[in-house]
Amino acid sequence: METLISKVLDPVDIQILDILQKTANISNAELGRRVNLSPPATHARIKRLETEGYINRQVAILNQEKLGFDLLCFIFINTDIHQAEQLEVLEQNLEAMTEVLECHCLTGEFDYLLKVANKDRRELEEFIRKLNKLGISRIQTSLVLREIKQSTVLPIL
Amino acid sequence: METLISKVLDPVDIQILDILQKTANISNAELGRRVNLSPPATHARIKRLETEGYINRQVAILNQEKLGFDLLCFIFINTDIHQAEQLEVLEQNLEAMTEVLECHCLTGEFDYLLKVANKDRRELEEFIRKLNKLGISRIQTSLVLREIKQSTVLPIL
DNA sequence: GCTGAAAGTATAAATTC
DNA sequence: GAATTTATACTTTCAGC
Repeated sequence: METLISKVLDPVDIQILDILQKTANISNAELGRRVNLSPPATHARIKRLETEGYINRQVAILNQEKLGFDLLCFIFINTDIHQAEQLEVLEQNLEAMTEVLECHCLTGEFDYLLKVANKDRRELEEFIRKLNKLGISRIQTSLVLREIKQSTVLPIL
Repeated sequence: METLISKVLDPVDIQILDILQKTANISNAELGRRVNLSPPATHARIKRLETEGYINRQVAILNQEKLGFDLLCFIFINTDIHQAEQLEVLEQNLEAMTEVLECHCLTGEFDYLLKVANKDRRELEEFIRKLNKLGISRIQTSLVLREIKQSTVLPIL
């Protein structure tokens, strides 16, 4: 069974996407060499992949530890809000909090899962206090003891 | 109270890191303009930030949806392994699985939290079957219904 | 850290396959 | 229709200051 991808992306596109999602700071010439294409052809493909929305953005991944974010945690929350508009507000508030790296709406016991970065216990406490003002009925916090894997690489190959 | 960061990174460094963690595909010249520095000075700072390990890497963030990864989920697992060496093997296996985007060792009810990307129900089932062969005593899966926020930006400002 | 020049890249246009 | 080569503008990067 073939997926939708193959209808619009050929193997070279996939190769380019895979190289870029692992290291984006690579020259066109080098990328072209790896996929056996001239620099202009490579460049045109990247542009196409960008405009067609396959590449969202390019970012630098910073070193959490060196920047003092010792307290990564996952926070599971339930809300007692049921009105759609108020839920919208809650979600906008969660999104706007810079400590919140990720927020997912989940199936299962909890409504939302947050991934939160804080520098120390004091900051985390302050963050949870802010959370409690947003209409949260239940919070459960799990600290990250150790990172085993942290990646943004999708298995497209 | 001041953190350790300010002893080695000045405000311009922080500014550069913050711009790059939001958009890495920006020219030196443009970056220099934004932080009021000449291109060579900007470049030298980036190189320093890289060699000193503040910048881990630069990556392209791909569009999960467009690439067919409809089934993002969080999987909570417990293991019945207690020997250090065998745990090491388990962790190496988890890390090696390309569907596993993240793996964290956690406090609380579960030992590990996995963030997993799959294309469909069939792939997910296969993944869970693979997991079960690694010495897992308990698995709980939560599907992501909706992404409210997905970011790699640390609140360094 | 700045300025200015040399080397290296990205990108557009013209050409070929 | 897509890739290559050629040509140009732009950026990075190395001196000297």
